[in-house]
Amino acid sequence: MKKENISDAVIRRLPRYYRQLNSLYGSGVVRISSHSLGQEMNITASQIRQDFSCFGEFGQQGYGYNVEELRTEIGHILGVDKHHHLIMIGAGNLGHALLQNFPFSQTGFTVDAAFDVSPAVVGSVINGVPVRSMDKLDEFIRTHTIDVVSLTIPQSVAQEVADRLVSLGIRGFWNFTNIELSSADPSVQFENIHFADSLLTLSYRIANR
Amino acid sequence: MKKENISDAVIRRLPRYYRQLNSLYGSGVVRISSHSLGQEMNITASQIRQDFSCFGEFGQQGYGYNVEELRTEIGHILGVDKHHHLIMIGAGNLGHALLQNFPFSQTGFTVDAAFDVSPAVVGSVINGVPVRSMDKLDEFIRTHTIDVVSLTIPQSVAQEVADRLVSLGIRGFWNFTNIELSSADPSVQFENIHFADSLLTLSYRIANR
DNA sequence: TATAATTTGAGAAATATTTAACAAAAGCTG
DNA sequence: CAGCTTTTGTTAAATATTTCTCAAATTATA
Repeated sequence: MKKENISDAVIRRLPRYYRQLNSLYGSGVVRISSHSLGQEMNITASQIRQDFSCFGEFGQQGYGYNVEELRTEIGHILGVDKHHHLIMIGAGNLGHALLQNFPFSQTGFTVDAAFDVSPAVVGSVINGVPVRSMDKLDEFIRTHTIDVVSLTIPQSVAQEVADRLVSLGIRGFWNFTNIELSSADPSVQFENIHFADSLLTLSYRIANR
Repeated sequence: MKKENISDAVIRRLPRYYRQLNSLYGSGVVRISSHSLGQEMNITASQIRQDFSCFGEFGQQGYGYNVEELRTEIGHILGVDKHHHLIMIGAGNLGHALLQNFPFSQTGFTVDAAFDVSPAVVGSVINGVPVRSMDKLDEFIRTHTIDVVSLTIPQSVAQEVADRLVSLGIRGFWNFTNIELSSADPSVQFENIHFADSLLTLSYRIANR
């Protein structure tokens, strides 16, 4: 039964399903049952069926799921086919690493530009993406449709830069700074990658396993 | 009441408490109640008290929590005072970025070495950390006590390298490759940073907010 | 084609997590 | 210092999430 409100737990599992289905599709697997998918992913078949049923009926009794079709459906749910546009704020080490290694296009994103304050990088082109001065940010956003901004900048300026971007109309933030950003506008979405939090949970687990 | 089994949900919140308490401590705040901490962090006071009570009784009725003491306690729970040793496998863009920017020491970690296959980086020193050849990995691990290995290497070799490390006795993995690693040994801990999964959940949310 | 085996989607049951409520202890006020 | 306020830790209630169960649909088999 298609649901109205999807829980965060379900949404966080979708990308993993998508990865697994891509892999199966790449291996030429045509159909799969929730049972065998569950075995491969080490989760219960029940959970898989429950998760998928939030979005529709993608399977067939006695057959299972068509891998290509399911992959397309989940990709569609995640918006991989939406052709989102992203700009990167901060072209330091981490921004550089993302531009060089991250498969933006496979994830449905185009990186239109990077911005930085350092004259050392402004004017350079990293993996096809031009690095511009932060002075040109406002004008760029006004003249382009940008869905998401990635923040790979120092913590100290993160909230201030985020506020500036929100006021320019940005509603999606991919935040790599280790602080909680916030906005009065509830339509603004923050997705955080907190490296330190992640390492600390590992630190806890190796001490308490 | 001190608990035996702590849920993952609780553990994942601990680093954020730790961050907030560090910030409060840095600002000279001496005491705080679960209510005001909750307001600052946008979570309920009930949840905070419930979370802390898994590990002991750190507060005082009518007073609240002493910031410095609570910070120390949570740091201790997370193992920040354990002086963990880490080696980095893969000294490419991302590994480089981590070595340059990530506050390992504040998190209780020392990076003893980085390893890479590329002769272009082997022999160099990044932010005080020497980059060695992967050929020297086995010997290094046998002669040093290593708690955690970070994996910033191509997906294609990740599981194979992880297997090799597990057989050498490594039990903690900070995994930056976008695949699920696994080990037959349940004492091996994998902590994943899946960039693509993270961006895809953001992609979903900006389309469905 | 008849029968057995497979498999989904949905509702029910079981777990887990979060929030509310409150007695007990401590601080604050005049 | 007496009474009022604050605040914790814990138990109970409310929500949320996961797992179980099974009828119904489909496929596979003989």
